[in-house]
Amino acid sequence: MVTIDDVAKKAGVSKATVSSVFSKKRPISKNVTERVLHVAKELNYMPNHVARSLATKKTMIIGLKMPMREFELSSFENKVINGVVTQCTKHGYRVLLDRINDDMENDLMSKDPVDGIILYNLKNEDEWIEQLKRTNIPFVLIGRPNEADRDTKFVGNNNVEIVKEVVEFLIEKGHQDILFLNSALGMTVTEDRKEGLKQAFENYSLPFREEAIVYNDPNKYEHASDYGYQATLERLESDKRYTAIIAETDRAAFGVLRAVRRLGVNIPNDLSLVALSNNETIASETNPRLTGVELFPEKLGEEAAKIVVNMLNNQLVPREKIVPAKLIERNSCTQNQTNFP
Amino acid sequence: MVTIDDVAKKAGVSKATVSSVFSKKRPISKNVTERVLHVAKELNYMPNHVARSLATKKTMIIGLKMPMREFELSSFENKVINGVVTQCTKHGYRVLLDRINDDMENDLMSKDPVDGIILYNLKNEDEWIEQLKRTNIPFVLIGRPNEADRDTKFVGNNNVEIVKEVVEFLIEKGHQDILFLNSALGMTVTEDRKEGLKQAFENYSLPFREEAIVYNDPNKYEHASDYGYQATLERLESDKRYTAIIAETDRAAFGVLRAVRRLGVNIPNDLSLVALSNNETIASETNPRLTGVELFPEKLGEEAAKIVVNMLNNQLVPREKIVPAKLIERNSCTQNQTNFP
DNA sequence: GGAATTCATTAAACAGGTTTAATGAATGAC
DNA sequence: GTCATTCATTAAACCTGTTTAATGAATTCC
Repeated sequence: MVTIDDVAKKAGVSKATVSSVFSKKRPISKNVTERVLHVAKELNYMPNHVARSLATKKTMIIGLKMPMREFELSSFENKVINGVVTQCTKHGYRVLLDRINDDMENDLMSKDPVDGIILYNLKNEDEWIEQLKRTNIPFVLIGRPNEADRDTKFVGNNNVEIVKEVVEFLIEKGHQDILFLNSALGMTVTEDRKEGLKQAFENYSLPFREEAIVYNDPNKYEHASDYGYQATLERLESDKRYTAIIAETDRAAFGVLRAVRRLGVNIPNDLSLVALSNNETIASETNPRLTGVELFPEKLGEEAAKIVVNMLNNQLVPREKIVPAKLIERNSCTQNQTNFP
Repeated sequence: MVTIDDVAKKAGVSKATVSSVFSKKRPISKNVTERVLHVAKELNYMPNHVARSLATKKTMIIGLKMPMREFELSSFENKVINGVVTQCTKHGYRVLLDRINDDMENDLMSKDPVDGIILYNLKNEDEWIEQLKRTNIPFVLIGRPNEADRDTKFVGNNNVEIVKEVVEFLIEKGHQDILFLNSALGMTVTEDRKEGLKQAFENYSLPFREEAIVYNDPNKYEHASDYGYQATLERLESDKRYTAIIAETDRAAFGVLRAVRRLGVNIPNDLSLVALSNNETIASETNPRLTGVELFPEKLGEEAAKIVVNMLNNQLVPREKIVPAKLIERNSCTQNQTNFP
């Protein structure tokens, strides 16, 4: 492999000079610059990124760690990645995409070749966070950490408010028996969503029923939509009261749609449906068009990237950055008729 | 930052010993191993990935370079990424995701900190390929390169055969006037698809009309579905003969769906529609359910990763690896009625 | 019991850049 | 013409690991 020494020797200058020509950190006379560049092209020389990183203690890479349980990334995760990549690229960083799994075999792992890290993890107790703290590489979370953890920076949606808004939206449409297909236990989102549900019911002085909440079990369902499908079948068959369903994700909502077709239940006439996410392309093509909440996942990714970059520049960053969400009303919800017979 | 020297000193051994303990490349007595590990934990030491890479000339990272014109990654690209990540992870590699754009300002770039590269690029003339050849980092393409380029390895679908099959499928359903919404000019896929169209028509001794092909123009349409929408409106309004449309992607097919709703044309009764991709979740939820071709993008990603890994292990790899595709028939195509009045 | 072999350990060289402090030539000041 | 200043260039140290060749202790062999 051709190194800086080869170029230096052939160009008749020192390696320091060649280094300066490429890094542009020190002025080199036009004459010398040209000679070096010419020799470099001739020899097909390119600076070695790894060696440079070792010397400068910078890699210009940001690590993005995503737990991937399902084989396929959801559209949401996909957009988060895209936001991160877009923003990192804009600031001259590249992204090292790391698929992580929950069963940490990551003990004696080495220190990642990254300047900063974005951890996409929604778990309540996350060993990764502890690990990252030890490396003292700046990092930020997507999704809020444990309440007790006051140091860790994060970006996220206000999930309490979102669910509260959705539930109140349904209550005002006359729905009181709402089946809530929540995400999996052990995640902070799940807690927040439940809290939002509770608050909405309290706000309207309606009884809050724990039994109306189902929790996803990623180990049980291979695809996210299976969760929506199964849960809907099981709950709706045993309990006829529900007039509305809130689904964790659009994927889960598709499962609901499938189940409902099978049960001969009509959306929105017999049942209203809201998804706690919003895949624009899909939601507009389903029948009926799906009401959902736009969480702006690409924005989450972007903000996370911005924060890491700011940390790398030693700027002050807030503990939390909340990305506002937006309820998108389409055709899957209507006024509840059952109360007005 | 705590280094191997600190650990060595405190544990009373040489750095070589500490190195061996962590890299496990040389046996170290149980006593010493324990002492070193203990000190390491005490000092919170982790081997520096960058320094290690410099010494071993290996980063255990594979670069994935994706041109991203649109802000949002398509589900297809998303799946490709996922396939790459999955397979790389399986082989102990991580993925450096690089967003590249066409206007190469990438001249004096440095040599990437990767062991191998996967280039997702479908362009016919691709400067990146030339650049990569100069770095002599092993690389593989997703999508076939220029005909003239016999060295470059690639994985891809057999796009000629795929389109041929789709067109013959439509011809056998009585369709002869097929509007083909092809991908953008200058890409090898686009050429191949056109060739497939041609071959099918020749095979059935039907006249091949260049005018029945539209080419996508990514600069013109912000979203892929706009292409399908606009092109359908324009072509169908000016020319009533078409009884079938083949759309470049499912996104484009959504655009067709939108346009067709506006035109009051019914699918499949008035018009059959096939997408040259297949987003399972979406295709099953549209109305009517969309007939498409499953290209197995995650498989493309996986195979590309496998090939790079094989190259890194100095194994022989074939010039091309073709991933078989599959026509998935749903409800958007029927027998053409117009010929049987 | 001494030579041959095995085994764990280490000193020193190495990977390929950057950076600091020193050098010496060119320019400017008076 | 001499001294001070500026400027481009460089030798050498440094970044943090791995690896080779050498060392010396422990074990095996006859």
